[in-house]
Amino acid sequence: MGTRNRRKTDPEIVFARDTDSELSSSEEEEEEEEDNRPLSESEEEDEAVKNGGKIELEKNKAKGKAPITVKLIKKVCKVCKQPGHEAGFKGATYIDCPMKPCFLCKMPGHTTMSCPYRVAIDHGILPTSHRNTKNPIDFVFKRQLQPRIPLIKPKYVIPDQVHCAVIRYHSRRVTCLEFHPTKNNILLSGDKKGQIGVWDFAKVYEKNVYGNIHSVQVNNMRFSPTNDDMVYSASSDGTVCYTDLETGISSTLLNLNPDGWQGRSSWKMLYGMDINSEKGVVLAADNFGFLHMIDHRTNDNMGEPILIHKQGSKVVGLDCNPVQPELLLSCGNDHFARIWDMRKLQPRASLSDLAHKRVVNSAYFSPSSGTKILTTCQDNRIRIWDSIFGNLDSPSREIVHSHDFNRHLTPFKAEWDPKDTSESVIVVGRYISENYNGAALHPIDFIDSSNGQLVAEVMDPNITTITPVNKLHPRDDVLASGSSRSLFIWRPQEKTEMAEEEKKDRKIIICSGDSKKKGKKQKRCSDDEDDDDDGMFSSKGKNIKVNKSQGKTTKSTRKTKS
DNA sequence: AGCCTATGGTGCC
DNA sequence: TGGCACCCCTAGGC
Repeated sequence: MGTRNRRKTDPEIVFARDTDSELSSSEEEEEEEEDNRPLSESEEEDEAVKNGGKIELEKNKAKGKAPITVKLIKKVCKVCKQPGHEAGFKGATYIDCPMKPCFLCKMPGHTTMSCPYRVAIDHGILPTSHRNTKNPIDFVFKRQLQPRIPLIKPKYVIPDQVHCAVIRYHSRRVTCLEFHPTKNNILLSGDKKGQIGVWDFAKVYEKNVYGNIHSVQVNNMRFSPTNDDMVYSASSDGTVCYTDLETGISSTLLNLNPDGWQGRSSWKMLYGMDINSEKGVVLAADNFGFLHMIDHRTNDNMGEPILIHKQGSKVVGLDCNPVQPELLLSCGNDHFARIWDMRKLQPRASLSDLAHKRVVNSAYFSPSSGTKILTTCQDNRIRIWDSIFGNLDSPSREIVHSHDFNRHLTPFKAEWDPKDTSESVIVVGRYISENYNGAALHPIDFIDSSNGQLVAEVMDPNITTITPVNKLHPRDDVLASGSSRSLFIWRPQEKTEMAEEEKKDRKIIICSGDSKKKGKKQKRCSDDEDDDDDGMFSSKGKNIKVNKSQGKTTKSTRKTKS
């Protein structure tokens, strides 16, 4: 049976919006109608205003209003304020200001549209030459250079279809995600408000949000290596907490602000965190450049903090090497990622300093061998060092990729796939939008880090927000995403189509739980089709994935008028 | 529909 | 070194 036919019989994924948002289903219908009817009067006027501005006067006259200003609206670029051109969205396509450097590669002289690093051209359709062009010679060549690459590359399946989701799971944007080390269907999520969510995405409606652990954003979470139910979390409130997920009971292991708020300049925040289970140490780094250590067995603070980055700069990432327990990788706002020997942790004693052009959002050792390094930098480049034993002066590769810093977004972090033994596939959200059949969507990119090729771009017409937080499951073909306040679980489409049971699961309707709203407590929507559908929208052409099929876009999606 | 805002990093002085 | 203006694709609330 072909995909097309199967689609019809597929159960629909239905998302439930916050019931407080008064977008009724009737509004949806109106939206649909709009596509087919001719431009309304007001739309025509809008168009006219855009195209010249003369109509402004008539419009006001016609409505009997006194014209307030009678002047031509001069077209001015909203970015550079210069006349002669315009920047911004034209439908679902963003037109760059030609006066600014390229938004993607940051080089002057061209715009994003004509950027040589732009993989997706011609409205998002990838040139075939850029996709899956693995030939045997390529492999032979690589194997000579990199003996660690397995002989046969495992067939890679992309989790490209939304399997389930909780819209507005958190009350603020998601900042970090973590899969449970043993329970396959448990996803941990932290948010900007300091809340930690525990979600069983197999029983979709089973979620728990702990709001009393941290007072501001959670930056990192790690499960205890010795007790699956216990979680360490580092937060901008300057604490590391140790929480029992069953009971929600939490204890503070480290508090960098024991005297409370003394002003912005002295308030300490904890960002990077990791656990060295070999050494029994919880490592956490603050926004002043210091590393703090907690004895994992006694949960006691271990001595004085150590300056590991430029004094006064934020250390956003820590990563312990999976193979060599002595190795620690850190990165931060001083534009460096640094490799450390755990036995010799002292200021300026790093084994290596990996220079970047801007702030380094994340730095990770490769998950199996621990010999590669992957970093995400705010200069819109993903960098890969193929071997920590080789020359580390410059990265082995730089991949230009749109993941700009924006103060309103959780910083993007490219992550390894822990299941990929060849240590090549990475996942990272994309900032820049693409016009996918009239909808401006921000895909999640799967990139082959060994050659920079885009393996897949994954998106769903219902996800109109940027998805900076992504985590691949350590054992299953599952991707978890945090986009704004919502969580998504993706699975491979081929797999979902095979299993009848899974199909049934997929039907589950997911509801939001906006903790701020009273009287609209999280409701569990049943699998029944005839359930109260107030404020819901269904996702008809749900999966666009690589070869962009049609997709009905939702109301909020930026659309092109045709 | 459109205005407002939270508030990080940078570069310039 | 510190203060400050500036910043291109936000998201959600009012």
